[in-house]
Amino acid sequence: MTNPRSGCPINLTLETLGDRWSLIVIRDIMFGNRRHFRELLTGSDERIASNILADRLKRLVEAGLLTKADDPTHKQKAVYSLTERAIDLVPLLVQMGAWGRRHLPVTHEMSIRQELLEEGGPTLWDDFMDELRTLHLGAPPRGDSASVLERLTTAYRRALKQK
Amino acid sequence: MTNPRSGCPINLTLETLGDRWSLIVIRDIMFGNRRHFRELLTGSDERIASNILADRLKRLVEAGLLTKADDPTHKQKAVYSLTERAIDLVPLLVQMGAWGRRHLPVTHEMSIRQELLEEGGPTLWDDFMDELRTLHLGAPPRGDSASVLERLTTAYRRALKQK
DNA sequence: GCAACTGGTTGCATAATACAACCACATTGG
DNA sequence: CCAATGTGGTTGTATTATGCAACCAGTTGC
Repeated sequence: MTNPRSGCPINLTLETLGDRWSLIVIRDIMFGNRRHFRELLTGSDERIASNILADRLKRLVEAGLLTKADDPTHKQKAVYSLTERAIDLVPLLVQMGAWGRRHLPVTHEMSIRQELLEEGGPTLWDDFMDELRTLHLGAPPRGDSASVLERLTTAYRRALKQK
Repeated sequence: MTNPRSGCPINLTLETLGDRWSLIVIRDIMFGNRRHFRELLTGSDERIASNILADRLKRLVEAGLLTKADDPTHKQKAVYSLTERAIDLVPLLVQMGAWGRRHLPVTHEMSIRQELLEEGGPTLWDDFMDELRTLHLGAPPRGDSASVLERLTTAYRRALKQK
């Protein structure tokens, strides 16, 4: 953002993340733990195009929301990680999901994780954020009882099977 | 949204509001109490183009976020009002502003209202939402001590003068 | 009668997005 | 060694969205 339209917090957030794909990419890295290009390209229902994905990853790295690193297991593989700035989007993403669940035609299986996050409230969000810090920033694990991400993923997979 | 890309709550919210202008329009109606086309066109720093504004107003009405009504004082005037669905965006907008304030180069005078909303917490948001309901939906006033919108506006004007 | 105000529309240029095909290099299995 | 598959993308083209400036017809106040 070289020339922001204004210094309003809402506007600046919109200029950074206000498009149809950026938050989808972050959602998939955050909740799906997809760390590679191909996983992000083929993993989700929304079917992002490869050039758009490449562009968004580049922009998000430039905006300080992601970092890109080499994967030691494969010379061509790149690993994308969330930064603290992106982890700090958790409450915003939860609110987005909550509003969507209240007002838009969501499907059950895509809402189950959202439902759990809403029920858990800010305490659970904080646990989740801490977990993301160990997963993406290499922070020391806080030795929590059960992984939030695992709980979300298990519930999601169960809902998928029921379908 | 005739063909949603997926039934994910976050995605559906993004398909509804994920562009650079929709939430700016809602922000101005909500926090600036701008109810007419011209007020929305010329009132804010971001300088929206008239065709974009017209298009967004139309879409937001279609999406059930705004209603359009005739203004009795002027045959050509249209009054735009928030629906319950839009009022329900308050927590999301607060989170957006909070994130922007933490991570982006916001200006003081455009952050002051955001700051007050963050300090006030969910209790204040609820008061504000109730106030919006009386203002936009004609709900009976809840007889609150001081209008939240007034408090926000006063603080904003004071910050503007100091500049 | 006329200037200012009302909510827009129109035309054109540029930018973003979508879709499909393609690519060079790396790794794996036989 | 070789072929199949996996890797992160790029390229080309078509469509759609956005941005900008000019314009417009009806309404109101004086």
